[in-house]
Amino acid sequence: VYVCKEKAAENRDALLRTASRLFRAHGIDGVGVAQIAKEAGLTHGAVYAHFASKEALAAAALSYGFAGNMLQTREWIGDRLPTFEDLVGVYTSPKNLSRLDAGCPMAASACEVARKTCEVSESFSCAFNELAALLEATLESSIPVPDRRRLAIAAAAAEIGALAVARAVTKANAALADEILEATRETLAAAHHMASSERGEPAL
Amino acid sequence: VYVCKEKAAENRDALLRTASRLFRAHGIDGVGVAQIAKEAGLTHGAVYAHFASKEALAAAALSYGFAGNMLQTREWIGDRLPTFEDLVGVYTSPKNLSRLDAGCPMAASACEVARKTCEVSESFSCAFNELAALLEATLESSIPVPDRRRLAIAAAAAEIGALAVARAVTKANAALADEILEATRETLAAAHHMASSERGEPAL
DNA sequence: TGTACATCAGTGAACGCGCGTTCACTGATGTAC
DNA sequence: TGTACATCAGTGAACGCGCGTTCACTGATGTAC
Repeated sequence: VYVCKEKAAENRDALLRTASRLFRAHGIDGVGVAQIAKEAGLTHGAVYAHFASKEALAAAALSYGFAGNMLQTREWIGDRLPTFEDLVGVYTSPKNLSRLDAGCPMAASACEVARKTCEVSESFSCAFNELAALLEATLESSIPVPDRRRLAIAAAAAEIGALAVARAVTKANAALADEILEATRETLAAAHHMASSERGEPAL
Repeated sequence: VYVCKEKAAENRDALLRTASRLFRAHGIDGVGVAQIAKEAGLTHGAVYAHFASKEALAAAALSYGFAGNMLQTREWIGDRLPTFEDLVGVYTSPKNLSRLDAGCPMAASACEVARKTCEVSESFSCAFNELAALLEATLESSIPVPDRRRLAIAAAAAEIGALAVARAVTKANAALADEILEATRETLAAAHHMASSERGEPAL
């Protein structure tokens, strides 16, 4: 109806923000287009003015949510690079266990994305590559580059899995959920330590 | 209608088998009670003669599917214990990437289970404990018991995450999917090797 | 052995509801003359 | 500066459809007498 370009961009942003939150909280299949539009202050028709389909919205919302979390992380760490262990620690923090709607969109939607179109998969793999690259940048410089990439990729998949699995068990067994997160933190730290002392610097 | 106890048990089994397959293939939210009943050769009403709700069916189907895979694994390995690396290798094999309806129910449904009732979470955490125990039994005996449990739990979460994430990226980037599975395999093997040489036996 | 009856797995109609998507229409925006 | 018109974000009714669950009913099973 009556809307200038600036307002339209605001509305698009509100749709993405709301969709990202609701998809994480209830799953992509667990929330309808109409509900997203309503909570963003619009009607369902408006969604189709900005996105071709619900799947296209899901793909865009996944990127949007991940980018938001990345920005937040960069603010959090300031201008110096955090350690690998810090990053893993933040990702697997107990806070992320309960805040379903705020954590990493990959941990919230990995299983669903496997059943969606290539467009959604594309968004997911871009986010995964970014997460792996961030982790890789924090690894000890003494580790050979191919080993670094391998460890970064395994660490990214491991922390996503740990968070998803911990959330899956937490209602029935909260202690197990904490154990999973802690075991992942310590195992990744040990793998990092081993990789950095194995070659390059001689072992102590 | 006309059904003896034996037939009723068969029908219940057919419902669980079908539900387990369809839930893995399309997600719990992605398939309806009527479709499950139909593919099992029954009507939707029959589901409610055996299960209190769709969630109860989901919880039972998760246990059923996991138990089936465990039996299959035990047959596969025969009477001798496989190595830790063998188990991880089978779980992260490329075959599991594409066969969505046959792999581990945990890798297929972890994200969804986080949003379901405690009943479903209970099924999931029992399966997770079994998987972790199986892995733990294959770890080098030189590793102290607490470290063994920690590594087994981290490995279980890591392989579930690796499979789920690999499936999520494979439509857009098949090479990345393979890379994730391989990196996880090698990183877990390295963590196992490190844990077994760190203490107990002296390092070479 | 024969009869009467409680049990209960399974049927299928019905419930209200929300789903994703389409489409004719609205009306302020912003460009062209 | 004033007028005419194309653009397009957003509305809301409508589409057909499938959802999970309930319930009155069926009829073979299997027990009690």
